[in-house]
Amino acid sequence: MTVATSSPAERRRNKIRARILSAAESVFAREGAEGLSIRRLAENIDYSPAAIYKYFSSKDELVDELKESFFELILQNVHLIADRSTPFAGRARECLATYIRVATDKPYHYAAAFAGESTSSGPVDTEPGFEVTKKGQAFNVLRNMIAEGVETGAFRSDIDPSLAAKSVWASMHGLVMMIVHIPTFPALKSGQAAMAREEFIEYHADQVIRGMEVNHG
Amino acid sequence: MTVATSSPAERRRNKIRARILSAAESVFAREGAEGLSIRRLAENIDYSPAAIYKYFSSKDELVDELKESFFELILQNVHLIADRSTPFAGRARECLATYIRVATDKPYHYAAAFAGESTSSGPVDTEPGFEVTKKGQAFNVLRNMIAEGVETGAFRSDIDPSLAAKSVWASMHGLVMMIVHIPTFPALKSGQAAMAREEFIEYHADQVIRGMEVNHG
DNA sequence: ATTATTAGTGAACAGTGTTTACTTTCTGAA
DNA sequence: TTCAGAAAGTAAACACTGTTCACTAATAAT
Repeated sequence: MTVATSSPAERRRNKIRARILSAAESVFAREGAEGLSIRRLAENIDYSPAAIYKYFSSKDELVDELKESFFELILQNVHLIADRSTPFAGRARECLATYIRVATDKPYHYAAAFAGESTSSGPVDTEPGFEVTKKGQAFNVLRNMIAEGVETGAFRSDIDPSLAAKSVWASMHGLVMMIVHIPTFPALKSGQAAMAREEFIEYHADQVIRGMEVNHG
Repeated sequence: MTVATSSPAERRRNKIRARILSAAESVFAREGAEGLSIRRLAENIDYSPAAIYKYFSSKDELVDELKESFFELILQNVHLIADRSTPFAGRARECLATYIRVATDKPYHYAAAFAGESTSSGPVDTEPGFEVTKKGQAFNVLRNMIAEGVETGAFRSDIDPSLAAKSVWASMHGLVMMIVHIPTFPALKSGQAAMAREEFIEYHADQVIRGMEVNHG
């Protein structure tokens, strides 16, 4: 095969495709999937609505690309923390907190990345595609980190990393969704405690990790 | 004021209103908010689409009622467990597990109950409406239970119930959303462990509670 | 019995994603 | 360079959506 298949036509095509995605990205970040209409998008890039269908077979497919590249952003950020050779305690917590921070930074992206799962192609369970998914990779980072914690004796020895990773992931996912859906979340009325978001993210990550730590009372 | 204001006309009106809600409920439970169209609904109950607007000012308002009465169902079930005078350990876990079980029983309801929050009336933060909300009441049950745990010495004494309740709620919310969005959730490919949903719910609730327990090593 | 209120409707408005038939533009080979 | 064929781009329509408006029919109140 040829080294780099890129005819001038093909490059121009990719450029326009990228321009569509870029325009879609900025609208989607601000207003989500419902605010992003094909007609509005077409107007933004000075094309007819039908033209977009020469580059994307459906709106869903277009949005899917936005979601995937967003989860790559999460993955990159988490990787940055996970790979750093710093003390395990603290690193683990920062890893979880980073996931939440980056995720809540683009609420619509994160919510959409999970919302369209059940109907569209499900990258879960035994389907072989999962580990290739950015989401799947992020999960693996988490599982490996927990495994490290068990091996080094920071976490209880009876913990199954694959199982615990799912539980921890769910807990992280929960806080993200709370913040996404209820923008003022950490500050519920409930009595005295109204904590800043940043602080609360750390608090939550801490509590989740404590659930795995060995009892050193 | 009169004791019970119910003219025959008014009763007939409420009956039709209930019939609309009932028809909406069954469609919504199966297909969610997007599957529930005013036209379809109108056809189901043999009215014109416009007629529905004599009973509900918008589709959102109609769906809001479905969501609220659903969260009342959750609240009732959780109350049933929380009030029972059984040993605290176990009761706390069952309380969390029940929330997840009932919530995942009607995935569309639960997801919608949180999805529409940011734009519509926000029952959060210092807004005084929150504690009247079913959601707010459910939160209070959780907070009180944690407070009980701290008082009885089951949980660490440095735990602020209001704060911890938010963290725990987020963790519960997370697993529900995971199951809702990824129907096969607990069983990801990831190595050996593929646990049944029921088992995993208990496992998760357990891990979350462990994060609050006092170290008795 | 007459008036006023409410229940109910058909048709339209302004949107949406998508498809189809059509024209224009560009590319690759004779 | 010419010419067939593919690709890019479009206007118009289809089948939906939630919602509103002017209107009629039925009911309740005076």
